[in-house]
Amino acid sequence: MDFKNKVYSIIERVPKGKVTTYGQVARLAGNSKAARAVGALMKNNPDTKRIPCHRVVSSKGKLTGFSAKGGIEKKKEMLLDEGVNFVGDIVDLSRSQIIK
DNA sequence: CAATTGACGTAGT
DNA sequence: CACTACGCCAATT
Repeated sequence: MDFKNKVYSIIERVPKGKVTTYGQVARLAGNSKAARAVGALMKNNPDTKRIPCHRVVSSKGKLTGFSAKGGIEKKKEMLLDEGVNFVGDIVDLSRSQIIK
């Protein structure tokens, strides 16, 4: 299984109302230092319908990237709509992150 | 094929 | 808390 496929598989499993971090995904995929690559993979996102890339945030809970229309703003809206707990523009990881 | 770029993370100042 | 410096990986040029 390629690294990228692992990453996609992991993100597919992220439940609604919960989020994960690039670093966490990288770690689960096998490379704890590939957080940056995870972001690159999101940009390549082969299937936005299947892969909820908006549920992936930085280790601090900060929303970064998101090339789709609306950018960060839109991403935040979507997460709020799913029930993710926010603190300003930052996600409250202690409550919404899958792996605590 | 080498160099650049960037949706990252950690540690130090 | 902000800013910098370094390391890492994959995609793009």
